Amino acid sequence: MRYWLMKSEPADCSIDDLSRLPDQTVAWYGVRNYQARNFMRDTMREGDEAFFYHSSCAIPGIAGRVRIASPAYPDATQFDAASRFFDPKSDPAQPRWLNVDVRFEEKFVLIPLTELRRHPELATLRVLQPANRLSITPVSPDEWQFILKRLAVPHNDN
DNA sequence: GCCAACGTTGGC
DNA sequence: GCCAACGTTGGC
Repeated sequence: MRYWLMKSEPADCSIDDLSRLPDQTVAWYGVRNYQARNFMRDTMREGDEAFFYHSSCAIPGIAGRVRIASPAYPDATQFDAASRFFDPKSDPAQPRWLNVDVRFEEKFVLIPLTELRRHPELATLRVLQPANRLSITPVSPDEWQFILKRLAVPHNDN
């Protein structure tokens, strides 16, 4: 069992958007970075857990918890000419880009990036390192437990 | 909107 | 295979 942090722009898909979807599950499409793709392909497993991180927004931070709900499979948007994620160089016989499905587990009271930075226990958290742009990063078991037990507060609205 | 960091592309 | 140019990310 591994732990991850996955970034999403809430304008595209927020934790609330995810929780309102049928089956509360979404394909994590649009990853166009080889390192992030390789994490999905090689290291992620169905059943792994991930923090759902809101990026490029007014208050970036961890907004909830999700579970990996499928193995990696070809990202359909790479073959969709109408999609902003269309990749004309990807060969359908050998798809370049993959995605996993992600299922909603829990919404938190937002844990802002500035709050995460305050804790020495999280000094090595990947998303806090300077200029980290990877949309999928591993979280160590210690970091996971610290965030979940010390910082996360369930946010129960409808 | 700025800008630093960094990944990707493509000419050579 | 080098490396400059360019595009993207994402916090501020």
